[in-house]
Amino acid sequence: MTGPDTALDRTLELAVLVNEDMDRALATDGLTRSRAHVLFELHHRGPVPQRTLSTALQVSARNITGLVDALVATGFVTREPHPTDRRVVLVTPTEHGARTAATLAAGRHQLASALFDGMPANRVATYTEVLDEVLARFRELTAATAR
Amino acid sequence: MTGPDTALDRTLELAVLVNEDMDRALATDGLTRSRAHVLFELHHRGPVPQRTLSTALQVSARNITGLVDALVATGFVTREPHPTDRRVVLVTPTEHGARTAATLAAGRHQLASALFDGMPANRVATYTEVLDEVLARFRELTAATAR
DNA sequence: TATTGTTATACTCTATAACTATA
DNA sequence: TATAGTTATAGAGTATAACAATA
Repeated sequence: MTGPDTALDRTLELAVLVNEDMDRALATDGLTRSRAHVLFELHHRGPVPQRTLSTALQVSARNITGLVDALVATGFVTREPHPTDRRVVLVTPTEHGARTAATLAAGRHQLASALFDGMPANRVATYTEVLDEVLARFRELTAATAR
Repeated sequence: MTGPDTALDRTLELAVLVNEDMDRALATDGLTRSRAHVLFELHHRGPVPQRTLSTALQVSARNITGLVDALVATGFVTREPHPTDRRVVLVTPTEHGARTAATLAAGRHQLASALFDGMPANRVATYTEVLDEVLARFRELTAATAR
């Protein structure tokens, strides 16, 4: 009953469940997954131009305009002027936005602990090593295909 | 550098990459992920009422109407009358729809092989076992939370 | 009355193209 | 001319509510 198909299926199943759970948690904070991605990017980079976000998240500039509109409307970020380039807007987390990002990151950390803590360390190590090998294979495959 | 956070992050990363890759493959066949889910459900169940699909996929009846509209328009399924209940429409794969579903399933099988074949069997077994344990823990967590 | 599916309406994410302001 | 961001427009997925046809 074990084998490659099972291994892949279970991996994707876990990801689906974790993502659904994260979506529910985000919703209670008034966020969506896309908006949370923006907020996390700011959490790691600090205030940045919208252009930087559209490049980092690989979405259109238009899309970032909409996501930032929504985050401004719900109080997670503000648009600040760039000190020298008047074309640029610096998307800046509010106090609330920064706190929320930190809380969500902590929640993810807690989830990781709940899922993996207490297992034999060598088994978790094997798990991660297999995953790294699979990721490397996957990247090789798509690099070859995408050419 | 290893630990619960890394294990969870890598898992989600692989899922994101695989899903992006599947989306690209689906797009070349004229499908989206949601529409492919419907098609797969039909692949496994055969012709079913739309109600069955909305229950199985956990989406609204309205949403199924839209997805089936799109699949009909692109030639993957037809709507057939139910033999005895005139309220019901039986969503039925076309020849093209059935072939496409089979091809996609084969592609996923090939991907699983490419990612896991040739690894020591006991490592893949450990990988799957850890995943099963994590899935069990996750379900327990959410069962407790959702009450 | 209850169920199946559709129509009406709305929100979110996404994209491309045209445009404005600035560099 | 090139870049940053917005407006205009469109398509996909999703939801709830009201409704028609049928059971």
